[in-house]
Amino acid sequence: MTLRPTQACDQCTLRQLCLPMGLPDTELWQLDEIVQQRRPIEKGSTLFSMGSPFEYLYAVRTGTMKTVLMGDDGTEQITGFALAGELLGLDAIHQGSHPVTAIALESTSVCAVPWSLVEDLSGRLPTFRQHLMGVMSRGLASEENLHALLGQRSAEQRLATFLLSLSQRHHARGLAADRFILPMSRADIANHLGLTQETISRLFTQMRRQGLIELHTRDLYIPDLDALRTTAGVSTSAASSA
Amino acid sequence: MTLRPTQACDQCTLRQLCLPMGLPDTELWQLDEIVQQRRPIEKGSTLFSMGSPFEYLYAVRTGTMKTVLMGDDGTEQITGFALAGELLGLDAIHQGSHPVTAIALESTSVCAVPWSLVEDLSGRLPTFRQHLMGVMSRGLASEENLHALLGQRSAEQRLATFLLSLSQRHHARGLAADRFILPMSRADIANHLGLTQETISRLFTQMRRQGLIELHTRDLYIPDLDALRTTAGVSTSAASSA
DNA sequence: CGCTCAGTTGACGTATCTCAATCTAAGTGG
DNA sequence: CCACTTAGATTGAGATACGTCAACTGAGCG
Repeated sequence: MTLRPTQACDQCTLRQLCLPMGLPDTELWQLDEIVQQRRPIEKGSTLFSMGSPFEYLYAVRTGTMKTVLMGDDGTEQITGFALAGELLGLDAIHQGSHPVTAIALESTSVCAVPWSLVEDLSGRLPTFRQHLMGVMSRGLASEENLHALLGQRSAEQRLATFLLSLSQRHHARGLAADRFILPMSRADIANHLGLTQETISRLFTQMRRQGLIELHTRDLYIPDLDALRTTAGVSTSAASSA
Repeated sequence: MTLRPTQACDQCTLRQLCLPMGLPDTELWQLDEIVQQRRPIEKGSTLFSMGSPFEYLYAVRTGTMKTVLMGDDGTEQITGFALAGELLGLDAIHQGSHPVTAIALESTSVCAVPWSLVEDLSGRLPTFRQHLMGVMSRGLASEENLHALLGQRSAEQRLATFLLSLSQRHHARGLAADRFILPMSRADIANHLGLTQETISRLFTQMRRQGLIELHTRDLYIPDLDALRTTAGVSTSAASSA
């Protein structure tokens, strides 16, 4: 047993995906020193709320979060899902407060990085800065893909694309691309894709009948990824998180 | 007549909106020295194409551009419109090539800033870096709003919100909020909002009959902005560009 | 073992799309 | 300066994908 906290960045399996990507070992300790390991956020509870001041960037360690934009009229839009290794809060830099609420879909642990530290490291370490800007740039490109998905695609194509996006992101984490658990409800998927719960449910049974997927509750298996890609409309580059 | 090019950043009316915002005068010349003023891009021609290498960040000086994401199957999605002072190319940093094609809606002039210069200035000037990250962050937040617009709102609400967004952006440039020219076609508006040309046309005549707008060809007048906000669904913070 | 909430399925309604026919504005060449 | 052309815009009639409302079912949990 070592005295080093098991959550240390240099031990983290997500290091290649997460904020410290590209940081030299000699600088990594600066993150380790200051990054706060919060106790897990319970399913359904919020990490930060829309309108709250922006102080930390968060990296998901384990679990899954959703980000929700609440409308004045009570409508809610799920703008994205954050898997392990993905960052939350980059959309808050501009106005200094979070434009969305972050809610845990399951028990989820995060690393909290003070924004002031990120700014400091950005000024001193070009590699770190480039990585950070790359992440933001990728976020912009992803949302453009999502825009095209919502604007041009049928319900079936949206759902297939969404499943492929999850598959791809799991694969990027070294997990199986064809078998994983959906951490979110049908209603969450529907909301995110601009559809209704009922439509998602109908599509799932239709896809089951076509042999495109096997799905028990939230346990998903995709026997033929290429077949799913075909129904998605050949969009290989699926949209990712926000 | 001065020998200084009239396009110099320190003379530019967009300085407070554009990339050099917050740059000290003592540093401004570094942009001026290197920024290329391109000859105007004619209506309908492209500034850069999807897939082309990312070398420059572009700032719109005059005119309007649209950014289009082309699908493998021939579908096109207009992801945003860039007005004077807005930046193009931030979504290309990550993958090193442009994910969208930029097309001029009218004769448009841009400033081309080498990305290497931007990176250099980002490393040396904290204020500049903060501004740049702020712009990207705002882009992320804007696209989240757009997501909610496409996912939750009716055709009428989408169009009203879109007009208010244009109005607001004109106002931010010191122009009239209630009277401006639509630089894009009905088909472009429709595509951007996930609707059809016919629906937009029908909504325009409906809004005309309700007295919400006056519109001759592309000449728009909004007699009562608050009324339009009401039909938009009280979303004061309208979505902006991409 | 029954409560509760997520998920499924059905019947029906409708906002928006599709197809197609004008109509209008802005050029363009004679 | 006026026919002619052409692309954009408007309008109508009919089709449909998806939503709404509502009942039912199954899974997890105390």
